[in-house]
Amino acid sequence: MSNIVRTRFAPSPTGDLHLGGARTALFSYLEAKHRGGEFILRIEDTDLERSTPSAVKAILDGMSWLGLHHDDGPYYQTKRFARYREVAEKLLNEGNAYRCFCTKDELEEMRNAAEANGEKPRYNGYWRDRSEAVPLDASGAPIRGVIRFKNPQIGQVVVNDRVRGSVVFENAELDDLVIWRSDDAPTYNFAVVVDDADMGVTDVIRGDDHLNNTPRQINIYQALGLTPPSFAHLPMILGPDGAKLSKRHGAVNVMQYRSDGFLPHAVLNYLVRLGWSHGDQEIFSMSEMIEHFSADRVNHSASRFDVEKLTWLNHHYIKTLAPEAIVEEFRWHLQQQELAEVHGPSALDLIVALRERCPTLKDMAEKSAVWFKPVANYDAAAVTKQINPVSLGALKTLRNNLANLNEFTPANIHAVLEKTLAELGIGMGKLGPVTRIAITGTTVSPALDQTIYLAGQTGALARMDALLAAFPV
RNA sequence: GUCCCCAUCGUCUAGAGGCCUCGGACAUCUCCCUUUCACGGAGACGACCGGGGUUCGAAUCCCCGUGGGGACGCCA
Repeated sequence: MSNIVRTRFAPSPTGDLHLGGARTALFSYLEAKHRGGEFILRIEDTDLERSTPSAVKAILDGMSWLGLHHDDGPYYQTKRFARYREVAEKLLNEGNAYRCFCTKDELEEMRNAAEANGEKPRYNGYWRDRSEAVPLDASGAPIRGVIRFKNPQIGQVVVNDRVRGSVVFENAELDDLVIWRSDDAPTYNFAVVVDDADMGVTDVIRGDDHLNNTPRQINIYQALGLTPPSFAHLPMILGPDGAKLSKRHGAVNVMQYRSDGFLPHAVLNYLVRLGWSHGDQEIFSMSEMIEHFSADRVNHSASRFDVEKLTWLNHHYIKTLAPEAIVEEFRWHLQQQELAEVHGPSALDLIVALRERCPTLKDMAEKSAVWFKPVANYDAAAVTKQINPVSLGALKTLRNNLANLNEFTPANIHAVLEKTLAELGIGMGKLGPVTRIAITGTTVSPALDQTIYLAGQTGALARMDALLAAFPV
């Protein structure tokens, strides 16, 4: 195996790809890219009961939407059972593992006993050095049993973590974990070691919740005569209330953020600043992230998810990215709103007109709707305040001047607006509101020339005529 | 309960013993800009969890406490 840096993202397809997982994936990806290495995707589906194809798809879709493309994989653990079995047998043959036939009830008793003793609930090693006959079940058949790893009972395991520093665990605190289940499948802590070793993973970057598993895994590496990879355990992302991120906090699936109108750029940028920083810099392009990122600079403490800042970043990207760069994503949102471009302004024109006031693409698509269908009704308060003979007269003049316009562009419309005002000797306050009401039904809309432009020439004239007809002088 | 981790503005963070009467960003508030709504600009508010050490000097190092989180599964 080459000595190139290899990191991996190894989600379990038992649920959605949520923000915490997405950040773990991002950090692994960045670490690999920063060091010119490779990023592997591995689906940890050894739990046949809970893994689902739809969850696999959700992970793949999420990764692809975020642009976190893998260089190798995706590997599926369910396809590697033969290999795990081989390694388990090796452990067994070399005396580093043993069969255990304890029942659930016996295990339960052991845990209770340990707990009553002021210790951590755990297996007491009953079958560790026993050569009794295999117990039989009710029908007289031998019990299937499990295989347990013979964890060292004395000494310490030191995890040299790239973000935590050195963390010491007493082997006496660890019990003999199950590596092979009675349903003939490997367990996580075992499969992960075999995989990371087989796949040449040099740097394991994962959530904090795995720190306690690490000493067990290191012991397995050692029993196998392998050198453990380097580890970096990331602090967790908590909900706004400081509790573990969950469905209660709204979206769990990263694709939900897409539906909510966020750009992958914003999600990535938001995530990279959770637990990591580069001086005072807030805005990072993907290449800047890759250039500056290092797992060594990751924070120690958990952070809370704050949708306000994500929204700010999202708006930043909507405003500053070239409209062409986000138009495809925006078209998706127009479709979600059932707005067909053939029946209204172009997606590009909408972005240009609306980007300043729409922090999300969803918001933008919703606000776009008024240009796709005729004004259904006029805002009552706006009508009372702004519709009068003077404003109606001004609107009529504008309507006629607009009708004579050859090239219907925002700049030309702007000129017509100026001209109309000069012609009538009035201020914008007399013409703006009534025109907005005619085009959109309310007095709140983008810059007037843009508002008119989006309606198109015939559309704009029709809307003005409709208002004029609705309020005859 | 046991083990492990963590602790700077409401939130994300800068800070690697003197450069810190803690800097930036989001949010909030004020003012300016302005044909609406926004954008933008200027400013304000706002934090080193507590207690002991170490040191000439601590947000930074050590200990204790407190608080929060995680792990203790034939889940991953």
